[in-house]
Amino acid sequence: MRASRFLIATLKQNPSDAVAISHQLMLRSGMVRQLASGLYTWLPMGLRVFRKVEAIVREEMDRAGAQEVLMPVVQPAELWQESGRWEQYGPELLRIVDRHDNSFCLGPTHEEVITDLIRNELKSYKQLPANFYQIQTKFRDEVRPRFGIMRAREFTMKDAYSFHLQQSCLQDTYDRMHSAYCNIFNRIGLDFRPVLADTGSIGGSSSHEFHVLADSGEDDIAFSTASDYAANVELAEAVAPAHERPAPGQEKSKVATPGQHTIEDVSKSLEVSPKQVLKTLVVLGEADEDGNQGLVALVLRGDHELNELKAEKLEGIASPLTFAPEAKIQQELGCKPGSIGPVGLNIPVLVDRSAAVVADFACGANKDGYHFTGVNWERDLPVGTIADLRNVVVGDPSPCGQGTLEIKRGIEVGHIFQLGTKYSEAMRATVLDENGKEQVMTMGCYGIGVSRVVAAAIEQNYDDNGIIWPEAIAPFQIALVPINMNKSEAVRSKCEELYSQLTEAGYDVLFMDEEKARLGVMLADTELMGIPHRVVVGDRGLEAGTVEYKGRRDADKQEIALDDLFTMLKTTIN
RNA sequence: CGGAGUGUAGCGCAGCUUGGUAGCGCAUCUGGUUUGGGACCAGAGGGUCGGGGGUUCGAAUCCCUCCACUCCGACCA
Repeated sequence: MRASRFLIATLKQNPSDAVAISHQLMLRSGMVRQLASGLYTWLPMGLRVFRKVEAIVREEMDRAGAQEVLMPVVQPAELWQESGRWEQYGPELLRIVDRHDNSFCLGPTHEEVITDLIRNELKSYKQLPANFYQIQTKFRDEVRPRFGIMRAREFTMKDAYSFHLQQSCLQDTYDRMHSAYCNIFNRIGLDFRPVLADTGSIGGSSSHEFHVLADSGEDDIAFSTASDYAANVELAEAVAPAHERPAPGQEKSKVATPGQHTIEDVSKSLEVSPKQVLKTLVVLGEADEDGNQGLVALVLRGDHELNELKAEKLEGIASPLTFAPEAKIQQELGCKPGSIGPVGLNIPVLVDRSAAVVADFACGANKDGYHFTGVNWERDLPVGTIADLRNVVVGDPSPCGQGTLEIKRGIEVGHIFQLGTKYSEAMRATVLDENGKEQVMTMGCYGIGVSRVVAAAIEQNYDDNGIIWPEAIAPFQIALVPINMNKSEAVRSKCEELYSQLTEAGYDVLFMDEEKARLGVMLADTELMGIPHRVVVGDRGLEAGTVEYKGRRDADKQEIALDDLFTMLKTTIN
């Protein structure tokens, strides 16, 4: 492609609205433009990247045996009423009315449409399993669109839906999708992790999110240093400590700690590590028949954080997790929240696994202004119920048994899960089995945020000069930059020659052929746009029979003999 | 939806307190000089000052109102 015939819409200044790196760089490099909140136009440069991601996704889906379809963005309300989601979905679902006063919505996802299609088209178990996918624009009226393309309202998603009779069959397709996703993100060249995810309200037995690791990610991902294990921190199990609780070494005593309510205060004034201080959080219990809710105490090590998701799943604890109001604590326990401890508490006490193996600990004395020190489980109080209550921290042993945990931020770019029969049941999607009996199909569903992948790739690959595209999705592979082409016939003809040779050899080349472009501007632009390889041609080099090459990540440029250029590119690219 | 903020040329901003018919840098166009990392000189074009209403002889500026966008929070198959 010749730059003179291609929209290079780079910006010198950063648009003031953009906060996220990918948002800034996509605007500056001329990949996208904002039309309205959460709505973006893809410019030619950005679209090339988008299409490359799309192509990889399509190839791998096809290879994994899925069939492509294309379903409408606009969907009739009836289908959503049938599945029950017309009521459930809330304002994120953009509803519209046509001229005949019929209700529709803009599809945020396509379970209803595909289920409707399949119930009409598939009649026999012999047609199963089946897996259909589409790459389509979706619309979610996000409360707050942000980070540019990362969380836009209109976005492009690849979603696939599979249909089965047996769970084992669903599992099989699920596994196949899992490995297809790994292939996709590997091919794109991203540092990612498939992580165990919460199946949430959807239910089902298994769910994985695919996260691109990047500091700007919105989720915390815990993963093993020694195995493939990775899980959302929300879900990662904090395994029981391997060591036994040490024997008591101190006597229990009550000390005055006036005005000290936080772990930090207490550990400082008592001169003990926060690990030796136990904190006690009080939450509401499950309501009894009369709707009364008691209190439940949760005991954690001072340096640990409560995992609310884990806690609310435990028996006897209200879901959603609700912290007890201060007045209720005062009334029932006789002290403020900052002075509570497990000693002598007359409400159910749940103790975190790690907290249960601490000896000689400090804790609140259930009396304002006092703490106990030298407290020991069993000697001074019963251990109560032990449970996994906390978020894992860096260095925890991995639940898989190998290595320790590391935690990084992740951007969710894919999600696969087993839907079960939620939609097929509600919408009566059935086929006849071997015995001629009607059976509800069980479903799986598998999404990839195509547009988000583009943004995530930038969040993971950039420097001060701009984007550093992974080879496989770069808008162009090679930038061909002439120096003083309008003055030097030698440069011009060599560039033209190289341009056609490189193009012929199958490379995506951007020839910076603007007559009046200055070198500095061209170099800065090609770096901003993230083109992985750069070949600069000038008189000085040509006289010596060389051109200059620099990889986007390289610190220095190098002189390459013209004769060696193609062999060198061949070994460098791919 | 709660809190905060911003709307002035394509982009980044000043002007608003104290009303007097709009300015700077970049970009664009023309001519010239330059040219190995974001050139220089001279000239030119481009603005219903987010919309509506009000106060005033006069409003970018003061008042009312609506809208859009951004950030923080809540939310997020």
